Amino acid sequence: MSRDSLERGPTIVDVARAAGVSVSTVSRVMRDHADVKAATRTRVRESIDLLGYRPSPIARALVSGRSRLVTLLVSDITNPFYPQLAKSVEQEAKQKGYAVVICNTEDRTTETRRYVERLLSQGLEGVIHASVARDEQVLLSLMADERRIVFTNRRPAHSETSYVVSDNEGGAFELTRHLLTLEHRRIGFITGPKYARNVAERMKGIRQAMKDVTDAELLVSEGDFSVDSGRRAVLTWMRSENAPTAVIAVSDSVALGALGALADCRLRVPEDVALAGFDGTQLSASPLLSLTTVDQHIETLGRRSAQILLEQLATGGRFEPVHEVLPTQLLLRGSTLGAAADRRAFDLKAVPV
Amino acid sequence: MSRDSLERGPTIVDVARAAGVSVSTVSRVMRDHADVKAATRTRVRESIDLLGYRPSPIARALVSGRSRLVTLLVSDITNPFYPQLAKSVEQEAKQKGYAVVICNTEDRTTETRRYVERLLSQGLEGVIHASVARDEQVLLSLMADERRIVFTNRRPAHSETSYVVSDNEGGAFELTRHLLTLEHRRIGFITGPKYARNVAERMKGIRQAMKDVTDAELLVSEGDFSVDSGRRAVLTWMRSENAPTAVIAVSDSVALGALGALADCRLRVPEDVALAGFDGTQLSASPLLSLTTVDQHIETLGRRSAQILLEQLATGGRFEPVHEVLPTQLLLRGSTLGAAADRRAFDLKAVPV
DNA sequence: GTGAAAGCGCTAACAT
DNA sequence: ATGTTAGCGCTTTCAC
Repeated sequence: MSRDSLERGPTIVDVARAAGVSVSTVSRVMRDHADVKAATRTRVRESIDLLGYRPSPIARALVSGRSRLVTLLVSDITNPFYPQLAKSVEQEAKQKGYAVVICNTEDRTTETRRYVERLLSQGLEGVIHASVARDEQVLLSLMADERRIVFTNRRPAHSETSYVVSDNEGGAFELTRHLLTLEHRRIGFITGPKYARNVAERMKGIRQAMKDVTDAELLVSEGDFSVDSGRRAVLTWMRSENAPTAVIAVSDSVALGALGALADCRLRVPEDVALAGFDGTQLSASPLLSLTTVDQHIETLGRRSAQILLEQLATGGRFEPVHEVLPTQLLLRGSTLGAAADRRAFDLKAVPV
Repeated sequence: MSRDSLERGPTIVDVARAAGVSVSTVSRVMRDHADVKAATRTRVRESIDLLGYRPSPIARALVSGRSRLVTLLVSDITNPFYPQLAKSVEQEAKQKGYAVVICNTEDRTTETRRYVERLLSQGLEGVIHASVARDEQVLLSLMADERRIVFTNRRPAHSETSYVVSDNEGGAFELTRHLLTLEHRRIGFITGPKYARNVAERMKGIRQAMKDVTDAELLVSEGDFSVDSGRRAVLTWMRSENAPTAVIAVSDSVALGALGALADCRLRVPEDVALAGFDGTQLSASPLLSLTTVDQHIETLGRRSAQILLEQLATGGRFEPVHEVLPTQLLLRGSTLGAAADRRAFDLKAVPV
């Protein structure tokens, strides 16, 4: 290694010498700690500025066990939902002096274990898990302390750990009501795998809405959150005898696959089949999709989970897990309302030339 | 902080004691260093396994200046190109024991500076910059050593630093030839900002292809890589007198915006206007877009840049920057070829039910 | 071939 | 209010 090129700047000792005080005094000033005479403080501050001293987080980490490193666990960063989430998590963390390492778990417990173990030995302080699956226990035991974990997007199944999630059930309920209002009676739901609790919650909301309508029928196709699972579900349904007239995809990303398949089948949306997604990603807003969806306020989800984690990390004393369920918002667009809605959206967003 | 819960495992001292040797010997064994008698080595190894000893990267970092941390700088993680890139970078790095911190620069030099400074004080070893803009010099001087940097996607303008990029010019040339072959004579190009060198290269390829065709005309609309810039460009053109019959977007993401605007204008693609993107993202493959594009082999770009950086980090001695220009591949799809191509794509990908 | 000892840059008792 | 000192867990001369 080019050791030489690693710019080792001035150390705390240099500052102490320059200010004519001891290192502990400098250390105290650095952390706004205890009582330091105003005059001394000023003198130290001057030396710090003069030398351009910046404390070494590595040395700090060694002695304090703190690294200012947190990780964001997601099942698949190429699903548009996660980059949006990651961006807001990162913004919040950056502001508080933390760096965020993003990891793809692919919903595999071994990946979670491997990654967290490695980062832990690098001094990882906390984790935001946006895709908890069967790795919940592993993560809990690796991190040892509940306050070092926040779940988001998917609610944990077995612990009282903090979480910030959307009101999946309410959002799905509202969406389904919307479809029922439009006279749809055979509704298809393309789910994700069962270990994702948000899927179950959305399913519950859908059933809840449908149970009031006696002649309503629910078709379920189990997918895996992939774009292609949306595609496959639609193709299978459309070949069958009683295809649904409306389809709810478990995510916007899955809806994209479904929409593609409908296009391939030469079916018009929403005239032949209505379609709705879930998430409220930027993608769903494209006039090309004009996708009715349930907005999760992804940025809020990300920001809040980062805030909560960093607070928990900073706070000693009794620990009370935070459980937040944020309201969703139904976004009505052309994929269920048709051209009228499309036009409206277009007119409103009159283009600034 | 809950100091107690930080599982401080066995240290090198424990291992030394258990094996009845000194810490230096254990250290040597850990790094397969120098000469250690086979018997001793075995004994030490046994103690290591027995105690489940794992060296502390933090302590290592303190003494050696190494952190096993690299960063990937991107302009905007919500542009689908970057998550795909990030994923492959991360996979490669993970395998080699490195963690990747992803940062959004938003093409702002101040962001690059702030982030890299912070990470540097955390022991950052290297950076892959996928969106170099006006921050090239800043980055170079911050990192101090060229071997700690690899550029990808956009080629650096002022330095001999290593890079892995696509043959932007060749890809754009080939794409434009394709459009010319289809008898398009008025072609619009939605660019990105001028500081991105890949934009200039693509422009060059386009001009190169058009200069052989006397009656061909190029319209340029300067965008900013945002989806909305694609939208705005199309709307402006379509209101004008001589709208292009074919549009090339600087990225798939921009093409998405353009496609949306075309839909809003009730223009059929490709019958009224042909459209092509650049990147070869997963998005472009959706039957909904069926977007003709130039495949950059994003995964290769990511993997190679990680490989090169980690090699450079590991190698001492003379340093020879690596410059790789990877070939692109023209992906012909419905957005330029029409329904025929659509159908074909569909038939080929017969769905496994 | 192996060990002793001196740090890396900082924090946190414990003194004064 | 400030200084002294002992480490944090490891690497790395320099002896033996």
